[in-house]
Amino acid sequence: MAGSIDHIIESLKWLGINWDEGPNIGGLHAPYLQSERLDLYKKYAQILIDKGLAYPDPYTEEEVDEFREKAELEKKPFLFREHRPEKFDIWDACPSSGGVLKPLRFKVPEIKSFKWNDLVYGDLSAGPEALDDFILIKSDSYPTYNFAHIVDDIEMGVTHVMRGQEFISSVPKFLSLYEALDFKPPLFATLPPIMGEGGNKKLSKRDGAKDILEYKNEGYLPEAMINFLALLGWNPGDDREIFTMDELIKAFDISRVGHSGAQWNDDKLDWINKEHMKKLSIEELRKNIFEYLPEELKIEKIVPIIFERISKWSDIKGMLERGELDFFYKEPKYAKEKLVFKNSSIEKITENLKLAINALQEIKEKDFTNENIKNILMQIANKSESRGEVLHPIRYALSGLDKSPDPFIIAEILGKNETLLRLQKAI
RNA sequence: GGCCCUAUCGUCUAACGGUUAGGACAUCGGCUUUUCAAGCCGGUAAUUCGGGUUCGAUUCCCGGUAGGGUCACCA
Repeated sequence: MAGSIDHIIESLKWLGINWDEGPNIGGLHAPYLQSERLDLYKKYAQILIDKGLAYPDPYTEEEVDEFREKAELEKKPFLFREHRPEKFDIWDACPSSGGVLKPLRFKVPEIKSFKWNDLVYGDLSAGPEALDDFILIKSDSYPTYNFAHIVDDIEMGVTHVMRGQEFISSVPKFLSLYEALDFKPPLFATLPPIMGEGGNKKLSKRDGAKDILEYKNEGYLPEAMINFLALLGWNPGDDREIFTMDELIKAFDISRVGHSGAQWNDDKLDWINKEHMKKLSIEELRKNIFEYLPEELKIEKIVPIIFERISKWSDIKGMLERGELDFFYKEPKYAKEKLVFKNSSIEKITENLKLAINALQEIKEKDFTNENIKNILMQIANKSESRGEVLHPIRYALSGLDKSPDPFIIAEILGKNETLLRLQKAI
């Protein structure tokens, strides 16, 4: 489907995963879309027909459903081959008389057990129950995945097939088909599934899993996402956890891929994302953070304050919504008694605020920096019975919030005039 | 139900049969100039159960249990 292709391509590109050939860039084995390879699948279907290893399904869908239900009722696995007709009709690939195309089924040449090797799981095997006469070509003339990928493996010279664990049970079918076509199978590497957070079901949209591009929109870094994903079911064998793409490529070893499903974990993802954010330059930080800020908050000095408090860009939205940054450009409103520190008194607080105002007035406007403010205020604070008695009311008068950055940096950002104004009002 | 896969802290995981069972996230506590955040230090926390094999099993074998996958004209 056209939309799905774009979506897959966009997701891979965001993650920084590149490929050498494919539907959007062409290559040696083009075309890449099934719809453009139908003749090829038909050619291989004919080879199987000629060998007597493929036949048109004589039943209607309803009839097959009945077989299936019956098997289910008898608590037996449904095997189409138990209903395989004794004589095969001729398969009419393009019904001319307005008839409906019959699906073409593979006739499994030999019902047997299969053993094979998997690069991750090692030796695997399955009983004959895993083999069945599956559909090669559907009634819409398209091949099924089971058939298409095998033709493609042969035609495109595929050497390694890496895919999810859900395919293990179909491998005997594939092996049987490779055999029927006299093709040496590629190497298989089976990867464990990713399970949903909290639950123990395979991660899926139905159970609330998010589209990968939603993480992009939420402001996760692609390298962090790749890093997180890589660690789900694989480890480097040492204690390293933070990797760039290049480091990941160097460190990766398929023998260290795990065999069991790993749960998605947003907490860990956030931590990894933050670790990758720490590697960004101040310019990159500013650029990304400013994108989320309104004009009046695009202040250079606010960047580290925000950076400390977020683990992904979209966290800034939450800070904005909760009004945690309002005081930088709006006079705060608060109840007077909030200025009081623990069991101090309003008189004491007022006294301390006056001391602070006097001291701050001594600083020249151009020297009104975090460091100078801190020096002066800490002198007062250290003389007091408790530092909080001095610092808390200042911080509260400036921010109007229970939780905020420290008063020194707020004062610097507000500037001398606004700082003194707010402190005066608190008296 | 058949076939198949898997099993170490809550989560992701490490440990050529011999370790005080290690790390990370989360959590809890402390420190760091008032709160928050960040940072630093520390704590709690695991080998699913039962049998073997072995001088010795997290590790090898068998069985139970639990979880997962699959049994489509989807991939």
